[in-house]
Amino acid sequence: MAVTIRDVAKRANVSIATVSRLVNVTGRVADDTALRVRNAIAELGFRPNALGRNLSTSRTHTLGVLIPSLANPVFADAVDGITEVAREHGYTLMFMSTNYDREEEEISVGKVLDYRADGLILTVADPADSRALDMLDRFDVPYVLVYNQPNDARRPTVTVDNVQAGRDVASALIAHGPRKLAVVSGTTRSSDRADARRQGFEARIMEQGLPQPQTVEVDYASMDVDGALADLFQSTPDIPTGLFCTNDLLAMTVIGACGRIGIRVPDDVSIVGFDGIGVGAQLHPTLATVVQPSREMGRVATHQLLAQIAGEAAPGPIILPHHLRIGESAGPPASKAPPSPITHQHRNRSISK
Amino acid sequence: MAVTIRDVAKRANVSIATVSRLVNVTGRVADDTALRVRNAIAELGFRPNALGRNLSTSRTHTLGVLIPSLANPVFADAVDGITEVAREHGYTLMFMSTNYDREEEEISVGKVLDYRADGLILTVADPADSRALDMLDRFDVPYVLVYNQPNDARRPTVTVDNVQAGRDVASALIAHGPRKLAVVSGTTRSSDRADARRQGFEARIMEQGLPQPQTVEVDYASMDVDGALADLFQSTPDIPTGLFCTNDLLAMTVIGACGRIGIRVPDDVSIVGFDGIGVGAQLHPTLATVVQPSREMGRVATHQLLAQIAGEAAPGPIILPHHLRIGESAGPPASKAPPSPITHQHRNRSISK
DNA sequence: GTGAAAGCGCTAACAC
DNA sequence: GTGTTAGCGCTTTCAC
Repeated sequence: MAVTIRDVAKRANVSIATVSRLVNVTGRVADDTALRVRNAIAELGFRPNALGRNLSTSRTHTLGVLIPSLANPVFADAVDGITEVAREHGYTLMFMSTNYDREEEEISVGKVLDYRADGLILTVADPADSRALDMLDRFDVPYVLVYNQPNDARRPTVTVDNVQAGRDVASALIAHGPRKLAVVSGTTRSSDRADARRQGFEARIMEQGLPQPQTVEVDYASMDVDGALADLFQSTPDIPTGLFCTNDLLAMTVIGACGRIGIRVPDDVSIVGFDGIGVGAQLHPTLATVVQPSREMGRVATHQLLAQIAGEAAPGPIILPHHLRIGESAGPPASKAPPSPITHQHRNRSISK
Repeated sequence: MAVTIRDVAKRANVSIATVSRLVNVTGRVADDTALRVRNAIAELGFRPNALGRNLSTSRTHTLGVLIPSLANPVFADAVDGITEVAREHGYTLMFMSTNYDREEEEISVGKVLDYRADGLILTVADPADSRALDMLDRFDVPYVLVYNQPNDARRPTVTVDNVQAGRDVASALIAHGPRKLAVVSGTTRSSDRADARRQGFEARIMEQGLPQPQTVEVDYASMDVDGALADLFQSTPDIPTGLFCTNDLLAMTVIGACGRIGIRVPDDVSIVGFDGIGVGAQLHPTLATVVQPSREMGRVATHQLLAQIAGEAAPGPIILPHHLRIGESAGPPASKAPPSPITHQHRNRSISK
């Protein structure tokens, strides 16, 4: 057995209460006593058992983190931000990923409940219809959503304005020339934000009097885009000249697939992604995209979660600014495009209930 | 307060022992009793408190994961593999990253000890001199190293043959023409494997009677390569024509920096990286690299750790096969290069003590 | 089959 | 300042 507080107490000739007080700085201890206890701790190599403490205090100083997949750097970046803030505050992370599987969401949230994490930062497939979120509400566990599209003003959600960002993409694509647009989206079922982006994109296009863009869905988990591209470039009478892919990973895969079937980017088709993952800027052609402040989203979400744990009321959605990063995949700007609205930054607009 | 086993017992008119037996299938319970208990559980929404159970059994079904950074996809991929296997076996993950800081290694291992994780999968700066590893040994916590260079045959380590891989890179570079070679390495202090790769690389070069390559070190955490490149391309009389970067992220950064200072890749200099991160193949020029089976390494490490936890003896190093992936950044093959030793695969060679 | 009771390692009143 | 003691929620003998 490992060394316990009892062993330390015995060795220092004090009660376990005194040891506890010293370790947790939760009461005064005479200097000479403190010295004896410290020595005992050092000699025995005592490390307080967090299980005992957690059980006793019903606080674990553990935050759950539940994301779809680490394979997408956008989530890895957010987790990096979460890790940073959690560490600063002495919190530990319980990490889980769903691989875009809704059942896994429930299972993982179950674990968060069982292990009594103090709170959870998560991205779900669809917050409007999520048993995982229902569980959290029912068991009254604090949580903060990240990336998800806010559907309920009372739900703490750190994200960007996906609808507006979708509009921005449409504007940019149109400014670059293409008029026949299409969307390659993640399955609506597994990504509410993909859907919001698409909606904004479509709305802007309709406003411009252009025909409604065709949409094809791709499963994020498998990233099987070949069928989707076939639909777009073969069976359609109007072959699209501009493509909005609802995330960068998808855009990269699409660009690769286009290359294989002889469609040139951006000569034959302009492509814009979403997320702003770091490597996008190093691709060829460089990837045009909407940059989300992922690391910062992770940080803000963590701060917000800690505030809730500390007793503050849950805020509504917190919308962080996004911006367009125009890369070569969007093609050259059309001649009569306006001078330079190419980089477009939104103000930090925080919507509270 | 949450629902406890006591509440369930009361409601079902049984003792808490019976509830425990039913929940854990650890003893027989009469059918009708079982029914009553099950109903009580459902009605109350009871979820067994893992803290209580863990304290009582001194098993947490939690594995620690400690890596340098999630910003490098090579680690994210490994974590994905770990997550997969951990989930299959009902284990939970405690995630930590060090950002290449050795002090963080100790702090994180301390947390692993405090929380009584059943074991730990980790990558350290240098296993030959690691207080983090010492702590694990002293407290007798099972662990498996990943990516690290085995320095002690008794240490469970899942990795590739970094030295041989370094040799392979040298051979490939030479076959592609360059004769003036150099290494851009992570700081030896923060990456033992970078050092092993460099050693293999140098050894091969010396064998060929070529001059010893110059080596410049770059801090992985900051990735500040500009100074390193200046050293290489300005102050040297012999400007290198072939560069081995000890990881892909570094190689990508170097390629970017080369572009900015007017050095063309691969026309002026051939570049080979290490890791085989997925995006490498989509860069321009595509990145030549040594592919490590990261996901699989994560999986194997987890299986190995679980075996240790189950009581099996710790194995020695487990070496997984790597292979070269020649990309455009290595330049066109020299005319008199041998026909096709371009892809080079090693057999799975497991070294046991 | 089932229950009573003794822990697991710790914290937090409460007394002195 | 320090010690005693009653839990925190669970598992696990040991009787019956």
